[in-house]
Amino acid sequence: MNQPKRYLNIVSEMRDMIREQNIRPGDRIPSERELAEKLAVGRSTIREALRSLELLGLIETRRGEGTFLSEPRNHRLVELLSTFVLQDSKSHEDVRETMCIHETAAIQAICGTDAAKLPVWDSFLGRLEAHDFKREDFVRELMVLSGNRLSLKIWFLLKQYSGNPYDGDVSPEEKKLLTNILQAIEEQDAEAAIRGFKAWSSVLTKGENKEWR
Amino acid sequence: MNQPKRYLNIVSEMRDMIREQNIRPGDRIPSERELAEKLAVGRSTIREALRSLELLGLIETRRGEGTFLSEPRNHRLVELLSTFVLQDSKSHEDVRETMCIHETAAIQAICGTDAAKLPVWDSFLGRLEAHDFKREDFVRELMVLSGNRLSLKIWFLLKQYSGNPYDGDVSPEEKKLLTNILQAIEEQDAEAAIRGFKAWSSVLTKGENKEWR
DNA sequence: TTTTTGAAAGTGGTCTGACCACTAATCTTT
DNA sequence: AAAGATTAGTGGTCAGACCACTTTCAAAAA
Repeated sequence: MNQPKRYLNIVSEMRDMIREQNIRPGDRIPSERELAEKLAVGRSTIREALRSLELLGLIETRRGEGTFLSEPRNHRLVELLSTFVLQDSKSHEDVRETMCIHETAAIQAICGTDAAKLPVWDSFLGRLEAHDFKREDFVRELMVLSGNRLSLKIWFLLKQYSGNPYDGDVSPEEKKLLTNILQAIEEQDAEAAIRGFKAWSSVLTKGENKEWR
Repeated sequence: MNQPKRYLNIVSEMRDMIREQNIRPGDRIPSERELAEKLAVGRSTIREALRSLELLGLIETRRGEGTFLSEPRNHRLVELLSTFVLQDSKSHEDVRETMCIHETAAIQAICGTDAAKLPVWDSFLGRLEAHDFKREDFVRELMVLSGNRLSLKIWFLLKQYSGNPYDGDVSPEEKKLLTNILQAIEEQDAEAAIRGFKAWSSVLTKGENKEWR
């Protein structure tokens, strides 16, 4: 009978251990030798599990010191997979399209509520006037305002995975366009807002940003 | 000086090797012992690299046979993302809503193409008539037809976390409703299709499935 | 006493060699 | 020719040994 691989058990056992003992990012994890003894496996098996987690950026190892739980911002999943998976252009297209799905859904959600009347909305408008306002800030703000944190997280991860389509500053011409989108949202005209957003976004990606420079 | 870890070098060397030798998904990779000799490192180092890639789903190992390059559809991007994306923001409502985002986007996508004229569409209609057609089958079929595999994967994952809102068989009354949705899609009337879908889905979740039993 | 030094203990990084469990190809027997 | 047994090759795991490095702390020097 083909047995399940031990190192995979170790991976999940370690996840449980981290949760049960409430180990926080930055904290130290028991040493490889300790883990091997405690879990009754060889050290090399422990290492196979640890190296897997390390490649994902979930843990950090410092020779001579020990192994530590990583800060979530250091998780490397996205970067890693992009180096292996991104060669397939179809996948890349899927990523871009899925991002767009979340973005338009966010706009739809905002239009469906009275979010445009909340104080955060005013602060949004104010920040748009700042001279160093980035394109990414605009979209992220929309995602946050949608109120769906899961959607926001997925979007954020996809963004890194897609090579940052919203890189760069907002030019004065663009600012007018964005203001129109916000106005449409304020009037709860989802259709117009989405139309405007898609126009802006398609110019960014297909036009290689030339129009705005 | 703290030297870079060898197993990381191995990871990238293997990526290069795969590209240069044009190894395709399903093909066999040199054995661990061969790689160890060729790259002049210990077998355990090779294994640390291989186990990392295996956790990502980039390779597959079969004891007694060898190590093989995985099909891209087996990559574990989404699964791994979920293990720590869903941890803190796993509000059930967000999950359900995000699922819905992907579902409506799928319908929208199908309506935008001529998918309803493809042979797969007929097979879809045929399967709907089967007596053991599950609700989940209906939605999954839509997700597949959208053509966005990433979106499909995300949806599939969310489904597991959401307590399977589409559990159960399709009742005869339901079948009429679903047929209407499909007809709207066939006529490329996205708005009507989505309206119909949301009506069906909201009855399922809020009505606790009572109406259909 | 305070500071410096350095030896020891502990940790991750790597290699080697040895089994085991399993598969597939080969050889042997029927 | 077919069925069974052998064997070579593969991944899975373990134990033990070094190495390079960091921290600690006690001994030596100031």
